[in-house]
Amino acid sequence: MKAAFAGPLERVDSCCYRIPKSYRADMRVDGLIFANDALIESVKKDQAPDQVANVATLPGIQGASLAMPDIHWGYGFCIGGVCATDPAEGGVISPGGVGYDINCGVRLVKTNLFWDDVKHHVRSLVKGLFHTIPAGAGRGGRYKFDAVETRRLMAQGPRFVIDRDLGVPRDLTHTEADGLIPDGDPDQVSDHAVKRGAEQCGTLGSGNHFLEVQVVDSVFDADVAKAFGLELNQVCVMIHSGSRGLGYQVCDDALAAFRNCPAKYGITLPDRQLACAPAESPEGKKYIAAMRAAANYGFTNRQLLMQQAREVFAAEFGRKWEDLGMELLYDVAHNIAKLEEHVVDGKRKRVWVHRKGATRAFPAGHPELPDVYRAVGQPVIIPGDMGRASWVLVGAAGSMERTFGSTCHGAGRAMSRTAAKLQAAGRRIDKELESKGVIAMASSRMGLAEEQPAAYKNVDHVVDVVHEANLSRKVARMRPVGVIKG
DNA sequence: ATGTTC
Repeated sequence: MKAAFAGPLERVDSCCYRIPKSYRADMRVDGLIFANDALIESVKKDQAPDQVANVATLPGIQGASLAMPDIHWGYGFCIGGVCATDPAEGGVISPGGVGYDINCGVRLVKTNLFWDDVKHHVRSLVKGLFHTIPAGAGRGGRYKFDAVETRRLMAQGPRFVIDRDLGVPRDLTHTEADGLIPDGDPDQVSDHAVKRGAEQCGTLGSGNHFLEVQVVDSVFDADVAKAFGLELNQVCVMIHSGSRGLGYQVCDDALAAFRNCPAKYGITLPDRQLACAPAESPEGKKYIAAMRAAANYGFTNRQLLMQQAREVFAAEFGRKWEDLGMELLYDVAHNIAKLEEHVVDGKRKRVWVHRKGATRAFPAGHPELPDVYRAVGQPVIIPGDMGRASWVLVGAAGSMERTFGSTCHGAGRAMSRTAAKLQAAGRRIDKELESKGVIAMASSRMGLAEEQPAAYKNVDHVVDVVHEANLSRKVARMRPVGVIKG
């Protein structure tokens, strides 16, 4: 067990705590952790708050070093962290602030089916999904691309596969950034990374990645739910995956390339894992170009996962996926750094917003939102755990005022993987889930143990905080009925 | 998260 946080946590309001910059001489800004009085107790138990303070020392950081209520310890930066840096003030870019899984994210696919239509098909659907969609570490899939095609895929994003009839053009407008982060450069991605990615597009991966069949079990905002096309008892498919070995390798390559940057650019770091370079330095620019290309691979991976799920549903119900209403609600990235315009201390600035386990949550009216959602706000997709719930929220105005347009990304771990495995010894997690009405298939028993519901905080409590803080508002709660995992 | 310690 890691040591508990020993520094000050001042209560700002009912859903926010502050680590004042006076805590340490090297902090340039405050740390702010969004949590209520109950959640902050679990937050204090590990060193994630120390990581929030560490991030507050980075050159060019703006506003505050931020953390969402699903905060937990990660590589250098905590997971659930948000940090914005101004390149005009020597602001840095840091691979640890994005995460190893570049453009890990989640998409929600709607259907026109209801629970009564699906309840006798769940076991068959889960089997079909499990045998169609490759899952597990290192697994390749049915879509194989050579190096040239993989680089083209990174330059074009999901459009590359949609042009090959693996989806439809309207999938793009329902993906963050229209499924294409501009100015990605596949030539900045190493041959090694490309090779790892060439066979893995359209595969789920392992760890917390999943594909779930879910049912809308509560609607909290009827108007927004209607605008999103969601209603009570409707069946949806949620997909959580990232950029697989390709993104991992891009991160690893960048960490190696950044090793001497702190000395070269005169940056003092409290933790070597915060390796970073000025965003406008040659090293910074190279990572940004490669990270953007890897992000486009991540969107494409989820596009191919969705397409396979559409095929499985079509086969199960003997109807085309279009006739089953399998439309994409939205796809969001929760591990990424993006250049965005924000108002800081009354001044409009272009800043590098690092979201590591945090979701963009732009409110109604934001110019970057697609036409379909500009009047209502961005759909925010929040995966929970495989036994309890996941959520659809909508971006709210408070995010622009307090968190650089960001909200939480999930439930957040409450138990280490090791602790979860110990807890699961002698138990059958799949049987326990089945007794609660969830059919789960996983390629690894151990994986299922590490991901058991009790390993996570209750996502409802996390969502309560971001709702109350007005970072994003509750729209609908989904309960899982079928799960496939790596 | 990850060819889960190239």
